[in-house]
Amino acid sequence: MLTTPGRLPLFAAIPEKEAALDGTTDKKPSRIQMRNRRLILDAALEVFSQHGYRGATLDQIAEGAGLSKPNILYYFEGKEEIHITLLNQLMETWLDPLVTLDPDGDPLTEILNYVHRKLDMAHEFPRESRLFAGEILQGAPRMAPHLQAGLQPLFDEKCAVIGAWMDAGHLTRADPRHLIFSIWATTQHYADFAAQVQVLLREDPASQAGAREYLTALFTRLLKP
Amino acid sequence: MLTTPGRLPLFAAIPEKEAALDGTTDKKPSRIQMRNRRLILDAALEVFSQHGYRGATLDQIAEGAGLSKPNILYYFEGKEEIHITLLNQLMETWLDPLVTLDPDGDPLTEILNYVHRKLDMAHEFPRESRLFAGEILQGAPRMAPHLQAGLQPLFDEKCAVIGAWMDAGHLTRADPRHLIFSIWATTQHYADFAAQVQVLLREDPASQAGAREYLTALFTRLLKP
DNA sequence: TCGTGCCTTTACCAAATGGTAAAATTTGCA
DNA sequence: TGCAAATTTTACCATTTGGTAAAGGCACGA
Repeated sequence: MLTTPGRLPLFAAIPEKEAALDGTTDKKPSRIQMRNRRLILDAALEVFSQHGYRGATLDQIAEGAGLSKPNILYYFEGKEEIHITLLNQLMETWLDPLVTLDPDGDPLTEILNYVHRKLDMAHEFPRESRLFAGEILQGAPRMAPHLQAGLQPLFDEKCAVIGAWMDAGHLTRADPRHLIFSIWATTQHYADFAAQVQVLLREDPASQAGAREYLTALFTRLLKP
Repeated sequence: MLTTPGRLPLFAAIPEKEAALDGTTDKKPSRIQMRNRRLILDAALEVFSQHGYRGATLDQIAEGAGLSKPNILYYFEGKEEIHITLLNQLMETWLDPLVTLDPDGDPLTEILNYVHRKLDMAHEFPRESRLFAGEILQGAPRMAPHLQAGLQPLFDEKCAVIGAWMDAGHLTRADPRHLIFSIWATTQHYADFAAQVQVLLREDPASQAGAREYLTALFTRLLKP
């Protein structure tokens, strides 16, 4: 049981409606704005994660949010802005476990903690995982800059950390880049391919425990010197 | 270098235009039918794998195939039939490596061979991998029966084989179901998340070799007694 | 109480989309 | 070669989709 937030922080920098000429920032959003933007983004997450960008419709989002379509467009400039907003918010949450990986901690513990946090996130936020997966699957048309600017430096940094651990003999040598890929792949698999996993794994409740145990063993045996 | 076919068998049971009243089967398809159906399915694979079912359009498929839209509909009853045909064909190819897993072979060799074949397929048929991934991601609306009828028995059977190997002490004990999941996840990751992998892994050509080496080590250390 | 600014609805629209009808063309073969 | 069957094109259509205009409702401070 890790300290995962009860809910994703489903709103970030609010809007950017057009900064006033003199640079005055927008007024703080009203309570109603907060509520409706959140309703919209939550409905949009559901729809986008299930149908992909092009397959999602504003009508579906509107219905899911319990608002009219023009009302949706009162809060967002268009379909694309909603999608991008979701992706921006997601990025932060998604990267957090990797950010947390501590160079001064015990190497194996740190890695296993990372695995566990990713697995917990897959179980807690499957829609977010699928939204991300769908975007990458389609070639990351709206996220390439984020990957380049946000993910890549972090990825390189943490690869260096892991590499240093291996150099110091604290972990068995293995390519840190592929190690991270395999952690992402195995943990997110339970969210992204849930439809398949559910068919093949009849037991529902204990499945999380089984996955956790298995992945712990997998990465422990790989890395323990 | 495994024996992967140079191309997917991109056509299966041809059509089922409506069996004649007396049960006579349809005549064998003309050369032109073969060519055009293949053109259409190939274009459709590209479009569906990139945009998902709802995001794909017949116009895109038609353009990709170099045919007019009504001409497409001369060969297929509609968008859905094209999609289903692709999925049907894919299933066979996709399951093949698992079918091949030999209960009488050397356990570790068999598993590693399976890993390598799956990895090769991810590199050779990334579009097929993404088509499959997209379908599952969206909840397998058009493939649930296939999963249930085709995949599940095979999955259970091979889990039993692997379990028996472990019982006999030929492999370290681990949950065979999660083992298979992790093989699928790690290998398909290179196709499904190629957009991300490419950004993070600057070296293109040798990446396949790196993945292969890493995954070999990962599963060897997990399973070698 | 009134009005002002925020919010919501009604009524649209142009483009895109899956699909059809039927005429025109090409193909294969007797 | 001639002609029936197979194939392709042209011209449509109804629905859906993202988006807009503008009128109405609502809340709340003066």
